[in-house]
Amino acid sequence: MGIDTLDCKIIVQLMSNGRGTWSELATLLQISAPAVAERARRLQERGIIQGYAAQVDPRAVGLTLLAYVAVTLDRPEHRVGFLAWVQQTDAVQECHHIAGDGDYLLKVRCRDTADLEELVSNQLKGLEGIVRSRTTIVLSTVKETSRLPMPADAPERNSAN
Amino acid sequence: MGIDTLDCKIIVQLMSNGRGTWSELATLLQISAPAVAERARRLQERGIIQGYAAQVDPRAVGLTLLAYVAVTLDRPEHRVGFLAWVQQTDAVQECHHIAGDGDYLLKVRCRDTADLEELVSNQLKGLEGIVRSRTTIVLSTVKETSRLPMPADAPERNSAN
DNA sequence: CCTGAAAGATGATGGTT
DNA sequence: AACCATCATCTTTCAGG
Repeated sequence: MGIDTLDCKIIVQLMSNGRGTWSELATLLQISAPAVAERARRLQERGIIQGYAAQVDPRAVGLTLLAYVAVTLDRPEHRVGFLAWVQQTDAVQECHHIAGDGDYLLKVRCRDTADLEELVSNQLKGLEGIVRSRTTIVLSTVKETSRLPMPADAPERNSAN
Repeated sequence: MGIDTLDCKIIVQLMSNGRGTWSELATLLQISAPAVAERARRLQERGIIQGYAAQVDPRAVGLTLLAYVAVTLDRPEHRVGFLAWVQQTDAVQECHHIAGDGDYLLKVRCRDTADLEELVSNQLKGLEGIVRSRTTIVLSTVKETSRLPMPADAPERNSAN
C-alpha cells in the first residue's frame, strides 16, 4: 500500500495525459524510461491504476441528455435484481449507495427524454421493490473531470531519495 | 459532424483501452495502422476525443470520501464567483447546472469529513450569494465508468463499406 | 534504478483505387 | 479523399550490471 513521491508524479501526469510516452515522462521526472514503465506497470498490477480511457465528448456521439436519478428500494432482498440491472445497463454511468438502507443515486446518460422515459418509467420502475424515484435533469455541465485532487491532498508515505 | 461506423468502433475501443497501440486496433478492425492513427488524430482534432486519462482508484490515493453537494444561489450576479471557485477547486470533480435559475450539483472528493467540512462550511458557504447547500455523503459506489453507451445508441450517419 | 541492444510502434512519403 | 505499403525514427522491452 505504499505510494512514494515518484509514483504520485507518474499518476498525476498519466491522469492528464494518459497516452504520453514513457520517455516523455522519464525526461520530465529525471529518471530513465524503463524505470517509469516498470512503475506504471506495477501501479496497474496493484489496481491503483485501473486502466486507460479515451475521454469522449458525449454530445459528439449523440448523448445530449444527462440526468441524476435518486432511487429508493423497500427491502434488502430486492437489491440484487436492481444492482444486476444497474451493471448491465450501459446508460447508467454511475451508481452510488447513499443513505440508510435503500437509497441509490444514478448518473444516467442518453439521447433524449424519450430514452430517459423508457429507462426510468419502463425499465427501472418495472423492477421489484422500487418504492420511489426522483429524476433531476442536468441543464448544462460546468465542470467534469476525471482528474483526482492530489497535489497537497495525498502526502507521500515513503520519500525514498 | 460525421462519425461513421469505423470511427465508432475506434471510439468504443479507445474508451476501454486508451493505451492500446494503433497496430492492435488495426488488426481488430481489419485496416492498416496508419489509417487508424489518422482517424484517431482527427477525432481528437475535432474535439470528439478530448484526451486520454489513466483511471485511478481514489481510495488508493487517500480519497476515501465522496459526496454530492446541491447548491442554491440567490442571484445570477453571484454565479461568476461561484463558478470560478468551482474551476479552481480540485476536490470538485463535477459541477452541473440543474434547475430553474440557481441550482447546481457538485461531485466532491476528499480524504475525510474534516476536509469536507473545510470545503463546504468554510470555503463554499463563505462565497457570496450561497443561499443553501445540502450535502449527501456516498456510502459506497456500486458502479462508476467513463465508458459512454454507444452500441445501439449512436446510429451511424455514414455506413461506407 | 541505470545502461545498451533488439523488437516493435509510430509517423511521413508516395502510390493506388 | 481515404486507404495501403514501405521505410526512417523513436519508443518500448529485456538483458545484465
